[in-house]
Amino acid sequence: MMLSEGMVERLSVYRQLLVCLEHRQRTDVFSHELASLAGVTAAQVRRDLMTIGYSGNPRRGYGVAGLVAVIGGYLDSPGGQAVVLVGLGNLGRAILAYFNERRQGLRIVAAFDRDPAKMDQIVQGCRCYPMEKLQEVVAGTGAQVGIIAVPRDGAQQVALQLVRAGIRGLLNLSPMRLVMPDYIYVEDLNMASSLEKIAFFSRRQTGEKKVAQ
Amino acid sequence: MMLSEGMVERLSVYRQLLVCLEHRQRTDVFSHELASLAGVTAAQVRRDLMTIGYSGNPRRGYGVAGLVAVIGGYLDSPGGQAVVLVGLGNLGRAILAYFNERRQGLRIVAAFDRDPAKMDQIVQGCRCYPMEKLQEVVAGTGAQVGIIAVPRDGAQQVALQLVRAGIRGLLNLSPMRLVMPDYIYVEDLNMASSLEKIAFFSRRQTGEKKVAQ
DNA sequence: TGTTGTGAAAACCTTCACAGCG
DNA sequence: CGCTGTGAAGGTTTTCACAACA
Repeated sequence: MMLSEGMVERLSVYRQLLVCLEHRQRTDVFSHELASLAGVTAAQVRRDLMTIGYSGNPRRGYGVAGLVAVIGGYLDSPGGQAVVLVGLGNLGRAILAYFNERRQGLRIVAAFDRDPAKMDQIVQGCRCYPMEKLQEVVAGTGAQVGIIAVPRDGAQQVALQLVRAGIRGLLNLSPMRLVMPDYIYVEDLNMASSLEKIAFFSRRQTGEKKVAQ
Repeated sequence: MMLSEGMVERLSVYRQLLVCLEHRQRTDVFSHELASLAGVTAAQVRRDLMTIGYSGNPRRGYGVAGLVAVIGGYLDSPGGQAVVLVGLGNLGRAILAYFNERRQGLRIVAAFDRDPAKMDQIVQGCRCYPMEKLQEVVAGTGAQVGIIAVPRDGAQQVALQLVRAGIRGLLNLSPMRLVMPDYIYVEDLNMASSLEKIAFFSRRQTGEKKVAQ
């Protein structure tokens, strides 16, 4: 089955929330609870769970553990997925810290930077390689996903190197839009756009509900 | 007129691209050029520009400078908008650097951190205040937008303080979903969700076109 | 009673396709 | 001729509303 972008995003958010609930010993949850935590409507939650074929029970709601497992079945790659990071400035280090002890499914297995002073350092448990080793290391790890955390002028160049090394998906944190062949899946996190959007909608006094991400 | 979220995002991207073109002395641009730079279809660009009432000319396309101005008329607040940042770790510093010399419209006018060692430092041209001064400084600057760059456990707490100080829109960079009254516009940049999305769609060999942000 | 599951409707967004123009 | 501007069509996503059920 093919899930839409929006659905994948919501499933990911549901799972984060469910894991939280699990830690608090919750075993079941109602659609309206999950909905208000996730910032969507209860009907949306029910529809999403219906789409992935997870059933609840009118008395107790949905089973938390089972739902986490079913979402995992959709989102996670069976053997886990390796991710590489390019750029170890403030942003790159922030991302490493973020994913430091994250879910086993996605692991940042290598970082690259052109600053020779950083070579072979271990930052947040992750080894830093020079750009020249990119091809070789990416191939060795079998990573399919890359994170671009370099300044605007290097971004396009770095993206091309990653694609040549076999990467299929990119998280682009630079303010530059990448021009890529269309078999590459690119997600831009453009902070300038995000802030402009917030500025715009917070000016209008909209009673606005917001979805994750 | 009310613009949709998607449109605001695209307008913001168009503007970034147009400013780039302006620097390269381009005076006019065709819908299909802007489209391929922005990663959308030409029809979409024409529809968007129609919506904001900007007309082109079948011979030369759309005037770059005029379009930048019209988009600005929609996106920018007349007097500019002040933004405050909470959290001066790696992520916070990366954001400051990012917006260091950004467009005059959005300015980060103050940063807050609970680490006493950072008090009164000037980071990237921006003064750092203690959390206790938040209320007072936000009121003084009239900021309406806040950026949350603190670790997960502090996020909800910080968001509430910002709301109490009068903030109306939030950029949440923590992995925590915020529970907010619904007159507050929240945008979550959840890296975990983004990465999971990329991992998912890059696995399926979709010939996928991607829109900004 | 309060919840799930779900057809059907509504809302929204994107693309098509072509007339009209420079 | 190749582009813009746009009504109409098409597609997708969200919400409604209610039967079925524990």
